[in-house]
Amino acid sequence: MKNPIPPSARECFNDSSCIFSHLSPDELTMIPIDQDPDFYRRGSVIYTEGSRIRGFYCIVSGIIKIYKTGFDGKEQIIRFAKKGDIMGFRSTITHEPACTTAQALEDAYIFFVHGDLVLEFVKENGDFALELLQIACKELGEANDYITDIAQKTVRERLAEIIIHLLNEFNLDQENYLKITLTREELANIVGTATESVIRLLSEFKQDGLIELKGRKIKILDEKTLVRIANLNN
Amino acid sequence: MKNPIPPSARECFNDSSCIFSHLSPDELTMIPIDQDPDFYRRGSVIYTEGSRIRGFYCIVSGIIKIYKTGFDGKEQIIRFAKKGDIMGFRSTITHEPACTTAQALEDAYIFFVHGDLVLEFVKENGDFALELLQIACKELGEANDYITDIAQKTVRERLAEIIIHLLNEFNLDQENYLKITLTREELANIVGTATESVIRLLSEFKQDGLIELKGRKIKILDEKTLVRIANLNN
DNA sequence: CGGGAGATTGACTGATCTCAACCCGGGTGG
DNA sequence: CCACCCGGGTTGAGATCAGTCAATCTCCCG
Repeated sequence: MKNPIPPSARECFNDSSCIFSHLSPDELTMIPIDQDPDFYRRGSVIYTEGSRIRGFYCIVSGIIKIYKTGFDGKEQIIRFAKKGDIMGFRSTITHEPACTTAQALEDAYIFFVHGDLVLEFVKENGDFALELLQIACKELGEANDYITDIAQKTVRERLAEIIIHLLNEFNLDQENYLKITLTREELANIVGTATESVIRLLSEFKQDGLIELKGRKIKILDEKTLVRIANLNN
Repeated sequence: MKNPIPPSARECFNDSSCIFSHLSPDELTMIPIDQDPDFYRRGSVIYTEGSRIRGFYCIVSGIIKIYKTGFDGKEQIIRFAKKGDIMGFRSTITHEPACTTAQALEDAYIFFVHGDLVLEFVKENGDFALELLQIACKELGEANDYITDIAQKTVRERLAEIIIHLLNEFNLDQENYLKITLTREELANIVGTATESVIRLLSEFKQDGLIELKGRKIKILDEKTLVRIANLNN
């Protein structure tokens, strides 16, 4: 095992970006927060579309891809989750089976909080409820944008947009490459296109001096032009 | 004015499908519920993308289309709202400007509830908060489905799906036509395609005996085949 | 009767998808 | 140590779905 020292969930829960930072000290004691989070090796699945979810998964470290499987088995990546994000709240709240699958893109530590506990927090702690509502509403707004983009923009525009989006969400590593690395197929499954189209467009962007490619790593050379190609207003 | 007797908001608020039915009697008294709801003539806009929203709009009667305007000015219809539904909660909760425009498809009565009040209910009334969360989560699940559909299905499949969806959401009138009537352009703006494509596919469906058309009204003759065309699992 | 919005149809175009071949690097087993 | 395999990445050619443009039609309304 690569990482013999699991990161602390407590530290994660204290960060203001984490929903659980809005719990009262009393409420926090109800969570076995000093237990180690669960470890998921790169590639392993946290939960599967159609399964019952019994609580919140809070990401302590790592990156998770969350996707739906379409009619013909093709993945559609809906979003990514990273440190401080929660997964599975939709199903927990609605008591429906999961509508997505969550899979670790890199080794990850995830802390599970039981649903009964969460529902109690929602009912008893207005701040927590409001915070959770805000998370849901934020995702909803993003989903609406996504719908409009996929419906109206060309593949080229969407790919440029996704690159910018990944930059904003995951930033750069020490060498100025995007910190998240995806296969061409995964990129295609975000953009909603064929793998070959992504490959062709990426090399086009490279030709035009907008990006640099090193295997799966992407370096952004000309953010401004990418933004223009993407027709981003925001 | 067509309808001289505005429908009662109180009646709407009592219906269990309405979020405000989860308020306590005390809380209900904080809302001027016996005032007449606002009237919006067919075609008029309730709020516009980018504007500040100061509370919840609760539909008492009528049908509203909620859409985003894409880069080139093309509408993308995100959803419809009808009696008992609420609009504007995303912006109210997140304090962001509206990300959609809401426009009345038919004459409508809408009751406005001030945001401060709603936020107070969320904080003080756990059931209300949970109910609101469920609404947001339901929409989120639908949005995710929508994303996958638009990204992966053909226009033909999506059009069939939308017809079935409109059937489930709005049912039939006395003559077995879909109760909601949309222009071809609006249909195109749901499906995410060109008006002409919708027209061609509709007449194809008609040729194949799946639907019957009478102006803007659509009668479904062969739901089963439409469902099959749409590749619906649910 | 004229005007305008929406609906329809045809012809054309082109962005993307599909299919198929091939490459490349890493890991494995003999 | 080498041949092989396999997953991902690339490239090319051809097919096609669906978008655009333009002309025409049909109502409906003032």
